[in-house]
Amino acid sequence: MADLSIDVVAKAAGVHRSTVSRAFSRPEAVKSETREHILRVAEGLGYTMSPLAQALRRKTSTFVPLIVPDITNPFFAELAKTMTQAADERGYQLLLCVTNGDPAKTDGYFTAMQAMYAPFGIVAPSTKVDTEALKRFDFGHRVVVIDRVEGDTSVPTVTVDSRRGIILALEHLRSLGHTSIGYVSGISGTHTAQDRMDAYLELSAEGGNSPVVLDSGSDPDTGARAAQHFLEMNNPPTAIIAANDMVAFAVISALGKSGIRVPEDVSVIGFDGLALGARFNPALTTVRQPIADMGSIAIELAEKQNLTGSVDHVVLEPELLVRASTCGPRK
Amino acid sequence: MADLSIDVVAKAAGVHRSTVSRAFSRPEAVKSETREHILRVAEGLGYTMSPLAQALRRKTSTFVPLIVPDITNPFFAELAKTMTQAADERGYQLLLCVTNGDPAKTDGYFTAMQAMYAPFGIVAPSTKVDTEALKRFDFGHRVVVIDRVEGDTSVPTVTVDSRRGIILALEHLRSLGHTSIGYVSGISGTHTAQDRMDAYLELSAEGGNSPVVLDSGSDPDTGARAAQHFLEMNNPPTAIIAANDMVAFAVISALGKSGIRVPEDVSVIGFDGLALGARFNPALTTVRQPIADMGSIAIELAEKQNLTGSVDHVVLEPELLVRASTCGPRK
DNA sequence: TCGATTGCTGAGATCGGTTGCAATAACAGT
DNA sequence: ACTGTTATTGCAACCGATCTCAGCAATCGA
Repeated sequence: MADLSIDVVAKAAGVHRSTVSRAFSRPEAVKSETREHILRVAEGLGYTMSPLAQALRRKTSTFVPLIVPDITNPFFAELAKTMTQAADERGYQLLLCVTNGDPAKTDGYFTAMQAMYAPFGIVAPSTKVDTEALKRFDFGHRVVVIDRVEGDTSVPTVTVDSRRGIILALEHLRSLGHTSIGYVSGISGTHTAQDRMDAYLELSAEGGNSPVVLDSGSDPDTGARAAQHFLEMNNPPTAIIAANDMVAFAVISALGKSGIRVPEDVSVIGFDGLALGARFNPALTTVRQPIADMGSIAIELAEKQNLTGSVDHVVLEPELLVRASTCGPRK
Repeated sequence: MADLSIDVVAKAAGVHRSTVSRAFSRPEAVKSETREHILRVAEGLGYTMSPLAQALRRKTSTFVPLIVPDITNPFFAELAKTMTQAADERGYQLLLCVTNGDPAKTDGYFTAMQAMYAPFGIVAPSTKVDTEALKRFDFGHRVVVIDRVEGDTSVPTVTVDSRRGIILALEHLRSLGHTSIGYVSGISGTHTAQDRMDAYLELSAEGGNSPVVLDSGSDPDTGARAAQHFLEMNNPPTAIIAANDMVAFAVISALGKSGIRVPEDVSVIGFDGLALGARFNPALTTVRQPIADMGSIAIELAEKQNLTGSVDHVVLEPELLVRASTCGPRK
């Protein structure tokens, strides 16, 4: 089991190491008998190539970093899960990098990944992406962002149509009979959050009911504050749209603490479509983002940019996922 | 910004590359003026050493794999989060490896990590650890397991005292006045799950009330089945202990679907202490595992084993976290 | 039959560092 | 001033692959 290098295999197979190398990485360049013999010998020895040495020499590796702010957030966790899959289907190995929102860490990961000869990376930010900062790094030119990027179309992105999602939520709620629909914002600073909020503001007004933003904070207490606000209103809305599932959870939890029941007393709809939502109490009605698709498309875009230099922007369609947290307003 | 190798820095500083190397990795071996000069030059150029090249030559790296079955499970996510932190405080870089419960993938990660010259690794399994399989790999000898390992004390472990946790839960519930306390198992096959269940069975009987295992499945539907079972009983328990928080969520959700309210109709207590529990509806009372401690201790044990060969087994104490999902039984 | 292709394989430099060993400089002690 | 240490630095081999360039044999056309 000890130190298996390419030379060992070469000796065992009676060929030169360059032939072994070719047998693995450029099979058509080796006579098939030779190749098969080498592969057999290698197999027998339990030999695998050193990704380190390969990366060093080739100046390119198969490590693909996925940079997320917080793996504890189920959205990013699901993204990570589906992307790992998508990545190794394409022969890459996903490296999960967690920044905790610290830009310094992000920079650190960038240089590290550069040093690891990662061919490209995926960034799923919690705040607006500073594309200028991105481009200070060579590596920043080989990145795709999961979210929109302000005023700069030179970096590939994949996003979900936020406006469409809000439309789905509003339509659902209205079809249930709601006319007074409140909103709780998610982490501000993100484009998606901003888009959702803007869409709500605009579409809500269009629909004839005046927008009620219960809270627009970005911290973990948003849900609690929104609930507080709700309780203090004379005429609280009969339904609430939460900018994302986690906020929806928090709102429902805080509301429940004060005896307000969902959906009996107020309907709540989330945005994300987390698997976790199915186990919530009540199971959360939500606008589902196609997280798996986002992941695989992000990788495709990255690959494509890397090969052809093309910079694409893909916008995906969300869909309504009706579970148990919404119903008609009480009379 | 282009190709910065050690030779570039050496030339710029007017020294040999070995001196530059030493200036970074063995500072005391270089005259301090020289070293400072080199460091200054390197800094100016924006140079960092290639971890790849270092690992290749040294035959040891700072990559530490954390192998988990499912990052979507908040327990593992929290573990990953705290461990990333703990790891880079000690100069390691945590590499998250997700197996989705596939043993083949686990094997794959092992050989990959071996090839990356990882000094050691951490395994947080969902099922029993096959130590024999572990030891087929060189790398398997440099691993610490977060969970107990059956009959084999040759691999370091860090665990939480399951029995103690169950005691805390039972005590809490009993002090609230409950005498009929049911149980819902988590993923079977894990030691922790088995331990918790055994502890429940034994201690429940000791306490005078007969054990009621609502479900002992291992799939995502455990919660629903448990709820079903609960509903069909003539004399359902007034409180339920769930083997872990996720199951508790599912049980409460399923119960809620049938109009059973927590804690008014039945108290539920979880096991894990996930941050997410605070946002559940109702906020989940639970037995908290010191996840952060588990993570940093795991790394310490790994380091220690690596240095001294010592194989330690650390057992941590859980603590009760009272939130809103438990109260006295209704009269 | 002979030079020109074509197909395979071997040599050896190289990727970016590390490290044992040799060489030189600096410093003590007498 | 001279020798014995000790502190620094340079040299060059090496880690495990890749890849360009040559060499050699087999094949092909005339």
